[in-house]
Amino acid sequence: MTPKAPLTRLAHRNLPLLLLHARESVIANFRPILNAHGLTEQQWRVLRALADAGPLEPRQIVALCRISSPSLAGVLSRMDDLGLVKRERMAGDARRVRVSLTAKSRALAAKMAPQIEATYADIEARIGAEFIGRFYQTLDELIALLGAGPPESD
Amino acid sequence: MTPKAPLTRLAHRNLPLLLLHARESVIANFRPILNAHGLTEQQWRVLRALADAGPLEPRQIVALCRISSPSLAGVLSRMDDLGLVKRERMAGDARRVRVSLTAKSRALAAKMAPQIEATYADIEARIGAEFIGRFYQTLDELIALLGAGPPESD
DNA sequence: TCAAATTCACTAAGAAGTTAGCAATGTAGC
DNA sequence: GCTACATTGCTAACTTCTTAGTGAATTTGA
Repeated sequence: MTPKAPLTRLAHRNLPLLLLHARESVIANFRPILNAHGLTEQQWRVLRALADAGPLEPRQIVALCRISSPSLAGVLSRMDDLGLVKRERMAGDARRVRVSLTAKSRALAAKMAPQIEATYADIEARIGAEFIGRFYQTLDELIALLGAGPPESD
Repeated sequence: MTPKAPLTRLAHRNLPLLLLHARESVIANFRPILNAHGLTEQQWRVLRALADAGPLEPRQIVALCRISSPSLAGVLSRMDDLGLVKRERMAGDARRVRVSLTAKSRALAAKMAPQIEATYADIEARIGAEFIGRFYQTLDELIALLGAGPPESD
């Protein structure tokens, strides 16, 4: 048989892939709740950010929810159509926008919160509260250490 | 002023969001390399899986690369167009497909591998080899513990 | 004061993610 | 044989992500 070119094997495991896998393992626990309430993952992230922090501007949501600006435009537009958020131009600076929740979405958040919390409790029960505590800490540390991002070339 | 409905605050931090943030922090280091070679993140994941393991079937790639079956169909189709993979029906079972690398993609993998490894070395230098070792272990543990997924309701 | 630079949100186009569902093939049971 | 079931890969429709780039509003600097 024809000898194949040798396979290229990398020494390091694929870390982004491992993080993706971990994230999927976690989010799989929440997805049924989101689906049951007709929310996408991103819509919930925005909803929760606004519920936690009050009205925000798009660029603040971008930073808090790790959603790119172009994606957020669509997400907010659809949430607006669904009556989940209200958008208004700001008085002092016409470029800026103020995004806030509606009565409907506040009620939805209040209804979902206990279910989300119960799921966290369930996760803690399965993997250990101590483990999860250390994990939060490790992630924070990693983000802080890599926070500067790759050596920018400009 | 009108008293607003109280904000709904959750006790637990948003873990999927934290994992997303961590993943972004890591992948930001690799993205320039992928872009320089005209590969998307998913294409690289598939390319690396095939380089590591040899020819695979779509459902094996789905499992290894954490790409959903419908997404993979498109990814493989585009990679095929680019001459990065070869797809062929299997003899014994006409439902199954065998995906393998091409000379072109094998050469690409060989060329990218050192740059990817150098980036891992750089990350280790910044956050500590010991830290990253523990991190891999923690992620493996989390995935194993949550692996079964949420209590399936069927 | 007026032009240049910056900021902000957004659009455009293509790739990828999700859920739902389908056609073809293969297997098991009768 | 032949029908019921399972498996495999895929399409369809819609949402989101990425990169690139635009228009309007604001700030800076000469």
